[in-house]
Amino acid sequence: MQIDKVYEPQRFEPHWAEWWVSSGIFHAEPSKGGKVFSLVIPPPNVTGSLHMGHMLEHTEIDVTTRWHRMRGHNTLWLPGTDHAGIATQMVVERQLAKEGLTRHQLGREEFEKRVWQWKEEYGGNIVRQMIRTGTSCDWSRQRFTLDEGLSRAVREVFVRLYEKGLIYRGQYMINWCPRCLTALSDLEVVHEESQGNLWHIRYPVVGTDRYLVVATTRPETMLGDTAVAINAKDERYKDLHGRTVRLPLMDREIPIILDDMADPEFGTGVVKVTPAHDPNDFAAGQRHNLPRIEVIDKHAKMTENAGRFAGLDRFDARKQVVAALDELAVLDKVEPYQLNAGRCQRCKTIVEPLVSKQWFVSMKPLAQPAIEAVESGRIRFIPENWSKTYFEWMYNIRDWCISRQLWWGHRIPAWHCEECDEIIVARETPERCKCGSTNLVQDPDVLDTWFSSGLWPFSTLGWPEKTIDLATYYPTTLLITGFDILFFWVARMAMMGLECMGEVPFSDVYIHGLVRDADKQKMSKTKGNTIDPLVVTEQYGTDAVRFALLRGAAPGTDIVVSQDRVESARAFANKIWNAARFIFMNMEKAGIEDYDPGETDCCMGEPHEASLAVPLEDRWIFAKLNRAAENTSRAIEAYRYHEVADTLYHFFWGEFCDWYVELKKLRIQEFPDSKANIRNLLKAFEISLRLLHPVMPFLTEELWQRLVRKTDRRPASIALARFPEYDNSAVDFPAAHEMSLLQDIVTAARNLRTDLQITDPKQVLDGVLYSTTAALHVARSERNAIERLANVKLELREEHAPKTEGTAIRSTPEFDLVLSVPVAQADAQRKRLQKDIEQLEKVIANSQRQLGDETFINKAPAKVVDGIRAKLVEYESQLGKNRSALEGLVAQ
RNA sequence: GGGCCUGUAGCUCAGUUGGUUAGAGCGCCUGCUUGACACGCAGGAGGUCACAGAUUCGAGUUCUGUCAGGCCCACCA
Repeated sequence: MQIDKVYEPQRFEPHWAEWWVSSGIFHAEPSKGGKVFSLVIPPPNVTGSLHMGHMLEHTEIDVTTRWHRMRGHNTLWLPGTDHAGIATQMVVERQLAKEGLTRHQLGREEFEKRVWQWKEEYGGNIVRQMIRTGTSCDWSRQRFTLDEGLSRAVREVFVRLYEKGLIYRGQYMINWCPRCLTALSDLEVVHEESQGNLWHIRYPVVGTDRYLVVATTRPETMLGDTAVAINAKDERYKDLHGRTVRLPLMDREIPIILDDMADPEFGTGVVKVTPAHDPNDFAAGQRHNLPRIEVIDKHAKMTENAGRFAGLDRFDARKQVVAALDELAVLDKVEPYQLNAGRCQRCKTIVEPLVSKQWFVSMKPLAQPAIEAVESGRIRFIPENWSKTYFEWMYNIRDWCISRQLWWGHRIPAWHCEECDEIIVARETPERCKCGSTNLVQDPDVLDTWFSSGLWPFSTLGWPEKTIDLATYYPTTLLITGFDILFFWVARMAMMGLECMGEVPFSDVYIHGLVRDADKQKMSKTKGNTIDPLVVTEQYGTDAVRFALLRGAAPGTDIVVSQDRVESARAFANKIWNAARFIFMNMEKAGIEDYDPGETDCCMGEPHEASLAVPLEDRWIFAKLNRAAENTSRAIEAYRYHEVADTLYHFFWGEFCDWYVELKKLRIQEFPDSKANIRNLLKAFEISLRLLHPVMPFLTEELWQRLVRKTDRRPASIALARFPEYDNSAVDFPAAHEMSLLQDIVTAARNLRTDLQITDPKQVLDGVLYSTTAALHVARSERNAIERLANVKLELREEHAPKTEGTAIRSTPEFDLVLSVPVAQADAQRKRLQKDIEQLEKVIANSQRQLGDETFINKAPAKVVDGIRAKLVEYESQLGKNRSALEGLVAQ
């Protein structure tokens, strides 16, 4: 049995990554029965490549999924990708542009072909990256939001909602991106503050010599004004009601209306009304039946209605309108103003509110059940406070504009009759209209990409067919995702799931944090501070990257990744690797080929049952394994991934390597022929590998495959082996106690050596251990181990240390350790004692103060009071010992 | 304008229901090429838990306020 001297994950990770897929070990089988754990991946965009956010998300999902699988649950992690409407269309358009082509030149059909081509060629990129990073998905069930089955689900939902009256079509004001040339939903508009102006313009009141001053941030829209509004309660303008104003530049007479939209407190209290270009004004226009004059078109250019400004870009028009107003001397004043412009999420172009005929989903009826699902706890957010954000959005929900003027996406299943204007919404292409005409044209628009994403948890499982998958794996158990798509995706899945399936799509929603760089900056391509997970994976290994991410992944906090964190995680992986090397080396020496776990592969209690015949370190490590298994499981269940990482790190490094392996070395020297000794070591290591597997899948698979004998009983992969479970019978308190005494004695001796400035670790010191407690028995039975670990030669005495005895003393409640040294290092020792004494005096004073407090004694639970009493006795005894030692030193 | 989160060691963060000398990783200091590992071993220094009050026998932990950051939502021209 040989393994490479250096931990080089690059040498084995790709192999296991491929094998995990080709062997099909992650394939879910509905007929397996038993407890189900199912989860759908938040489908990454096909255009995407894996970034740290994905890596974190996938790692958290993978840890949880592997853990469930190892516990024997019927486990499904369903993977797939999203067609990502605008994003993908943009990518392909850019590619076309390089060839000097536009999509319009190509035509719709050709263009769609090109996008599919692109998808076949490059769309698999992110999937390959996921496979390389070891995500344990069931790749046989991989889905794409635009594939046949999902498209059918989309049509089905659309038709059903339409028939229920929850989808409607109409002329409303929507967000329009003049670059993408499509409508956008409110969520796809991001608001950014920028510095602008507030222009005050005088509108002369017809038939008087007065004028009204309106304030606007967008003077170019005044060309489309069809009224000015004042508040009925505003005394200043009361008498003007019923009159009209003359619109400058356009020379149009428009009415003065009364409306609450005008706030007497704000500006001049007069608002210009442009029903065609502002959402507020649109509503006011409807209230007052005002005409809508469109002065800006879909390209954000001024229309013919803009008179002499026609053809200008909206921003040029703004400048020219202002100049013209200035010339007319109707510009009252200009003041700087902070404005909040909406921009297209994808291309950052300032969106233009336009009136347009679009398809909408009526959201209020869908929101209600989704609200109740969270209120009743059928859906649970972790961390919990995300439910507040969810509620806030749900309560104020507005209808969803779902039609997009794009070519890449789910074509809206509606056909327009060219003869009679009838609209036919149908699952399959209709042949003829009610009127008998066969002249039917399908609606050219496609659906918002999030429409199909909203169906993901059931569409991927075969809905609307009644499949076994659907029956088995819906509702899914858990969703792990980022807060940035809480509304886009999570909320809509909740609504669609409840509407179409009558049941929540998932019961737990774990919202992970944001990945940040070493300077706590959000990672973004534009900032150039991204760390490519594939690059660090190649450099340090997937396991190290996973571990580094998990260590910082406390719920509700952001996750910082940096080179040194990954390095530290790699050091841990390396530690495991080297422990394996030690173990393999000893197997070889003992002539043991491999490890045969025997009948049971998850038994933790066996070595303990053999009781005192079993070496202390074995009894202890199985007890510790037991505890680590318990803590790991509990942390995974609670999505406390940082605790998972921490538990494993401290168990394996601090307990397994630092103490267990060190003691085993001595034991092997002592009993070179004992195979039982090695077997316990192997057993403990094998269990540790299983414990580590969900977090560090590659490394553990590599070692486990080499270590564990291939038998009929043995699963093909460690991923299918049992996760170590907490075993009550393996709780070994005596072993834990004895071991901690051993550790205390060794540590005391090491501390003393440092105090005494014994720099040569090989120098053996003589010493005496005084104890009247269990420490003496441990020292007796484990004398060799203690002496070797601390490099001392001990005499054991069952008595308290005499006051006069030596100066190099370390005292604990259990024992006093005195080392004799040729040359006394009085200074260092004195400093140490003084520091200890100070510290003890402080805690003693504190304990005494508490115990002297009548109310404390009466009110605090007896357990706490007794605890402090007991501690006080210990402190005082230690203080006494330290003081006499210090006196001894001074006397010297 | 509304809502949410954060402030603990030089840095990045843990700290479950208030209870017994506040922890980790990285960095720093000292000493060690110890037959698994220098990606290592053994020791060590470093904190009035942002500030001010309140509740309590007892507060890093609960409440209020202040200050400082960050995020989300919103049609005030």
